[in-house]
Amino acid sequence: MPELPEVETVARQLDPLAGRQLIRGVEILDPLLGFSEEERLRGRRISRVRRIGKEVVFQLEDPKGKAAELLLAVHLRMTGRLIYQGETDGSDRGDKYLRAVLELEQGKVRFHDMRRFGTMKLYESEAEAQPAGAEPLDRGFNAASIGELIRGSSMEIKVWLLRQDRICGIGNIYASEILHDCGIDPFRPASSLNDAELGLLAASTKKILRKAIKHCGTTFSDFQNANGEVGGYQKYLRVYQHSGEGCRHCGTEILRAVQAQRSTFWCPACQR
DNA sequence: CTTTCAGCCTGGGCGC
DNA sequence: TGCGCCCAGGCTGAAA
Repeated sequence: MPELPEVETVARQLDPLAGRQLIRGVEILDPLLGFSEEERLRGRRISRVRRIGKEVVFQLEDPKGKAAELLLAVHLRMTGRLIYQGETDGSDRGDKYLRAVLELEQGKVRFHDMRRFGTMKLYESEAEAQPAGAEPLDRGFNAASIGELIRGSSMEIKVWLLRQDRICGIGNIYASEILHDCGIDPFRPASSLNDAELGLLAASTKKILRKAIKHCGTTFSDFQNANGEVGGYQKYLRVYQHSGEGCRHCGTEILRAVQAQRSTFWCPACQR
């Protein structure tokens, strides 16, 4: 489920629920997680929950206020969910996709992940948690900065948008949606975009991601937020999974193709 | 450096 | 019912 808007949604909903709570214990149910630092988490208080790149990060205070801050980062990959469960809710028995549980004072956070691609790890500092790629919702993200990141890349622009080491947070749904919004052909070499197009691309990136956050992300089958509810952005998708339908702008048939082993959806008339 | 591609894992959906 | 494909909001690492 996880692109930037979905991860942001989970973090925003988890923060008031789990924030300020003490971690009583951590249970790892799936050895494939490869996480064995439960003891370092026990007794720490969650100061806040937020998104960094595509990760949900629990910032943890030191119990005595002396040692350095610690950050627990969960990457949901394709099917991960973090769901807050209040004290009175049901048990975990019978949930075969439950991978880990954070036991808190008042309830628990369940890490549920059918395909088991998700990861859980610790960062020792704020700096270490920072992703390599630029944060697209930062004020400084604009035509000039995206142009600088792109410079010289002959990759197709849609494939380039998925590079987390350049821009973090955009995934396969929003890459197609962003390019449709700004009218840029997904097959164009990234370096072929002129300044005006870079400006449109930067603006559409912010616009689409912000709108998706406003609607709590996109749900097809897997995504659920921290309360086990679904997102609402799917009704605003213009091209993703709409191949064969008419473009909302011009009526031309939306096409699907494969780039870098991922589906791309676009309008061949609107996007040049 | 690039680009491609198999692989990680567990399904759902389709055609036969 | 079953089998064999293809598909899926991500990302890595090996190979060419």
